[in-house]
Amino acid sequence: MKPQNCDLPRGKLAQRSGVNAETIRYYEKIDLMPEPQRSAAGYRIYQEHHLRRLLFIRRCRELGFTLKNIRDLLDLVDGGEYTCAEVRDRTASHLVDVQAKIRDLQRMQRTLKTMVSACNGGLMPDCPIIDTLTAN
Amino acid sequence: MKPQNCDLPRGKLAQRSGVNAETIRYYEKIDLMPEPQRSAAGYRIYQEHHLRRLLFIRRCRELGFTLKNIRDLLDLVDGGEYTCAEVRDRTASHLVDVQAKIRDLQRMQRTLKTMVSACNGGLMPDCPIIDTLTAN
DNA sequence: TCTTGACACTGTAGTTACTACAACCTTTAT
DNA sequence: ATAAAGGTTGTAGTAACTACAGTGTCAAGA
Repeated sequence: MKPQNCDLPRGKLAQRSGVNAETIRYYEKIDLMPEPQRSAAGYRIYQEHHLRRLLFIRRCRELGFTLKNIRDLLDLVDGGEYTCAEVRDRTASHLVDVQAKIRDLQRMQRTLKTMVSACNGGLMPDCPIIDTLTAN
Repeated sequence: MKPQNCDLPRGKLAQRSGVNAETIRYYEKIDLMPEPQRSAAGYRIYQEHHLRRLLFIRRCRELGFTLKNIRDLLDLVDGGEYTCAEVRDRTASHLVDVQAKIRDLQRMQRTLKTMVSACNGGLMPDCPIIDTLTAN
């Protein structure tokens, strides 16, 4: 089931991950992505694990996490010297964040669904989008 | 049930909305927030509806929407000249986005929960955070 | 084999979305 | 009355990209 041992150049990695090629270089510069191997001519050569890491970063960004948040999560993966209690605490706090985001999105989802179906009828109700996320 | 007809200065609005006071000014500059009334001395005076709009913007940002996305959604509220079909299409496309985000977050939630409980036992499993969001 | 077009390399400059600061003015609290 | 707190503006700095200029490499076709 392993998707081959790829050897991707930067452009291909960009394409497959949906992350801009320049952004990949930027992530490398700020140490969010590890330096890949280089070909004889100095070209970056990426592997499967780079792709997975990049996809993870992209999704996290799309979900509103900052690079700092992501670095924090990835540090757990990269296996620094963390005690179990530290890992549990960081993870638990991210979990609280994630659950709050899910609630907000579900609220928004309900509103948008209502709007779509109200609109099908040919008339818009007094547009309630804003109300969606303003409640605590 | 209406929370009084407030008259908030910028600092209070910042405090209640959780949006930085300078950011409020920035949103005004880029026409994401409407220009509020001014006091005789030139101080901005905000109303309840400004607070609601700002809360909406903040939440959307935290959920990974760009200002462009948000402007797009708010345009629906602000009632430009959109046909019903346009409104339905824009709304439906946002809905697809939102649902994808929810799925991603739920996947992440499951992983984080697993990690927290695995960690309770005193040993970390082979940290699977990245796998969470890398599947299509 | 030569060449041409696509892609890679680096450094640097520009964009988006804030965030902070300086210099000044107003309101509130003692 | 006056000091502290908070408002005003314009401008400059930061985070997270994104694009570009100038150069080098590689693969495919004439």
